[in-house]
Amino acid sequence: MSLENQENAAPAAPSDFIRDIVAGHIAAQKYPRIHTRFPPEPNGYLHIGHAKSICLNFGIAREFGGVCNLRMDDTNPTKEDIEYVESIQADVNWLINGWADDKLGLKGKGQTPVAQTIDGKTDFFLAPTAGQDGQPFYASDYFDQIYEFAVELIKKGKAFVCDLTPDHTDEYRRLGKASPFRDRSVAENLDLFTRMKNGEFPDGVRVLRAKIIVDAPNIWLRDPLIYRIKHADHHQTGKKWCVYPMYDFAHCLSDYIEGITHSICTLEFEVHRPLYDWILESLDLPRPLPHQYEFARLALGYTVMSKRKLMQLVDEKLVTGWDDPRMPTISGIRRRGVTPEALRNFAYNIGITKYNGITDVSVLEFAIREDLNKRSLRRLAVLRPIKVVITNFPEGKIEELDATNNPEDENAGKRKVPFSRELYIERDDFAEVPPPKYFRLKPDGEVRLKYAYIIKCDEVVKDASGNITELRCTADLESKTGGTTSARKVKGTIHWVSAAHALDAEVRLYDRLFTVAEPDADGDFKQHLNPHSLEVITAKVEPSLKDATPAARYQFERLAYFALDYDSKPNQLVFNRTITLKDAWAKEARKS
RNA sequence: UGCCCGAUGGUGUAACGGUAGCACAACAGACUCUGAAUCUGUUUGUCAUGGUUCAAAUCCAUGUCGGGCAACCA
Repeated sequence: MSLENQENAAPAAPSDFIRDIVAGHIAAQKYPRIHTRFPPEPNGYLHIGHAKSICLNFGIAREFGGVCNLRMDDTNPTKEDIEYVESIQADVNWLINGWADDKLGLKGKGQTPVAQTIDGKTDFFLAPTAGQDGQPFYASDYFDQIYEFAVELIKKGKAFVCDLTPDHTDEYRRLGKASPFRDRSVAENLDLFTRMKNGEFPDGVRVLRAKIIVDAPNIWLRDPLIYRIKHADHHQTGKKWCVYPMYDFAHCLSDYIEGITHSICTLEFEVHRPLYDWILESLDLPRPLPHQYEFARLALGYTVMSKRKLMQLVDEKLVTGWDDPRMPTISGIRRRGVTPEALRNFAYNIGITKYNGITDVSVLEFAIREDLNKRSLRRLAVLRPIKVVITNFPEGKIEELDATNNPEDENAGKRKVPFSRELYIERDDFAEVPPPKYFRLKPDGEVRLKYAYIIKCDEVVKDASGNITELRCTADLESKTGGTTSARKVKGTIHWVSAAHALDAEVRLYDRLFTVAEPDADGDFKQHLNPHSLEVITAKVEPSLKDATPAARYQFERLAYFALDYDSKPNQLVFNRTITLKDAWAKEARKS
């Protein structure tokens, strides 16, 4: 490959408004190191929208010589679970492996923030360590420090314990009225907050609130809640706490503790940014403060993205689980057979903006096909078989024909495919009454059997009810690759398998989960579920597929891309259809 | 309703006061032992109205439309 070609082949470095900001900070040497983070709440499985965020945060770390921490944002024990923690780790690792895994910031086993004094101020810091036993960061690792920061805020007269009921709190905030408890003394606040921590009060009777501006135009500045009482076991900290910090309080401080420079989140947090800044600024912290930047979350056509809705699909058994190949979850997409490279290319292609649009699924599908076309091993498989007998081919004779594994990759080599007198071809590849421009097999018509002979259909055999049971054909025995008539032009080439040699395989044909582009546009997304989103069939596949591996990707020629499912067993193959090949004929056929 | 944010072909994005470009999709054709891939070509766009300027997608004003927030969720 020439140098010029290499340059052309190298994908342009992504550019967007956030990377522009980071690049500006690099140029100005604002930070010694760029540090981002990916902070999911472990209350569900990661989906393709998270993939966009992962690619952004790790991509920035990658492009600017930084680090990206994986952090569980686990401040609400009643909604979170260890199952989600584990799936999140697996999904992130899968997506960044070989690409940005060396940028993944983890913490050493059992590590907690280090208390230090800088300029006479107490400070907490936890640096990432790239170690073998590295594990994710957890906001819950900082509960002690976050509690200390809350006490500090009280001492500064910037937070107070409020006894208003939830309803009254809402009402006062809506009206911009000060809580009657707003002017409690520091001593009383300290005492009450300590007793909250000690579990002296039941859930909901008191909260800690930041004292900011009771009638600020931005609701999030109207003395927002920063701590609530929850007598709940936490998946990481167990029974240690009965007060938990709210997102706004925990998040900015977690960012600070980890030395995050760029805290990137989605648009709905834009109005929280003044609070993010207020908390950090109010604490008089000695190190540089992180800053929050927001971008538009991903919306994709023909699917739903909210964790609530995805959980509904799982809970109501509308899909088989979080990793059902029809789900837009990372685990579902992975199980379907999509590679991390394809997902990353997709994320790159859609860009980063503040505009809330709906990305067409065709953009995802293109990324998947582009990737699979380059890497997949070609195989012959017949999904809906119809028997073909080559009447001039000797009974019992078996020929081993050469077949190309991947025309896009010479190194993939060749394999042998057995050919014999009785074959299966695709039912769709024969038409007794062919539509216009049909150039597959038809009565008295010729077609090329891929890698084998040109055959002609002489006779259509039917059963009593008129169903076609068999096609009797003759082959041009000189037309095989290398043969004297091999160069003969026949318009159609079709795939086939030898009946005696073919293996049965379960094939799961997946289609989009919803029938409309915007399933949740009218409120009831479930009424738009696609009843044909999964069809399970038994296909006839070429014998070499008995050695199929989960890591490989296959293209069943002229049909679609497939990947081995984890339900597959040595003598019981199960393939998932990742995505069909583009089908220009389907379009043509629709016209007439 | 209040506050915040946004608006460029069908869709997603670029252009950072100076030729509106890219990708997907669509359409037409070439090639083809995959109706795939590849290649060639085509169609379609700056929300509106004013203003600033030699020059506006870009700056300003107003309006319109869309999204978000107003949880003891994140």
